[in-house]
Amino acid sequence: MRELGSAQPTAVELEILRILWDLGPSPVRDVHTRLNEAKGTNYSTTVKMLSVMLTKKLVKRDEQATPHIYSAAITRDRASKTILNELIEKVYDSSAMSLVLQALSKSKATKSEIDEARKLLDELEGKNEG
Amino acid sequence: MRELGSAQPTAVELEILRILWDLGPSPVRDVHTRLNEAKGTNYSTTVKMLSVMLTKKLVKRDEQATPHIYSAAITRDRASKTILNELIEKVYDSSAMSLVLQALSKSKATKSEIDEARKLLDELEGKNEG
DNA sequence: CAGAAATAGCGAAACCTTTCGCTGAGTCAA
DNA sequence: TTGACTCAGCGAAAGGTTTCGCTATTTCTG
Repeated sequence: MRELGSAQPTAVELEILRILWDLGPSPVRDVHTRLNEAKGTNYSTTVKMLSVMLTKKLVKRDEQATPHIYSAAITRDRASKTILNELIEKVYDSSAMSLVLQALSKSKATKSEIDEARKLLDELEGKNEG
Repeated sequence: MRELGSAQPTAVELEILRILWDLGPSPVRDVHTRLNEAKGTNYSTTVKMLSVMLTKKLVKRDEQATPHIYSAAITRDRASKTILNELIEKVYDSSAMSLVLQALSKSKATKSEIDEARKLLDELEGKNEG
C-alpha cells in the first residue's frame, strides 16, 4: 500500500495534472476536452480518472460548485521533485549532478536562467569548501 | 503497442537495469541476489522479468554461456535521457532549464562537475547570442 | 412540464506489470 | 544410476491502471 499523498502519478495522471496546472481549477468538461485532444478517450474515462486521483489525493475538488471544479492537489514543483528524486535515486545512483549535466547539455535557456544556474553553482561550490 | 526499443522501463525493470549497470554482464543468479535483497522476491520472478525485458530489448543475453549471461541493452545515459525527456515534456512544459535549476538546488557536486556545468552554461549562452 | 443535454458515479472489462508455482532439462557427486 | 541442486521457461494468478457502458440525477430549453 502506498502512503497517502506519496503516490507517484502514473502516465495518464501526470497528463491530467499537467492540464490542471495549465488551466488552473477547471470542471471535468474542460479537462476532458484537452485530454481527448491528446488521447481520444471517452468523457467517462476522464471522470473516472479524476475520481481515482481524488482518492489518491492528487487532485481536490469543489463540490459546492456545479459543475464540480477540480484542481491539482500537488504543485508542479512538488510532482517534479518526487519524480526527479526517484530518477536520481534509481538511475543516477544518487548523483543529482550527473543528471544536471545531462539536462544542461540539451537545454535551451534564457540569459536570466543561465545566470540563476551560475548563482546556484557558486553557492554549491561555497558549500563544498566551507 | 509500444515501438520496439522505445519502451519506457517500468519500476522493476529500472531496478534490474540498475543492477546490470552496476554489476556488468551477469547470470540470473547474481541479478536475483541483488533484487532479492531489495525486494524479497522469488528467483522465478527475476527469471521472468529478465525474459520480459529480453522481448522488450531492454536487455540482451549470451545463450552460449552456461548459465546464460545477461547485460543491459541500453546505457544508463540513454535510459535517463528517455526518462528525462518525458519528465521535461510532461511536467516541465518542455523547459529543461527549470528542471536543471531544480536539480541543481538539491545537488552535491565536486569541483570538476561544477566546472563542467559552468562550461556548458557558457556554451549555452554563446548559442543564444550567436 | 417534456425532451434533450450535461453531469456524476459505479462496476466491470481490457490491458499491463509483477509475482510465483510447476515442470523439465542439465550438472554434479556419492 | 539416483538424488540433490541449479538453470530455464511457461502459464496463470495477483495487482494496478486505464477504458468505457450503463444508469441516475440535474440542468437547460422550448
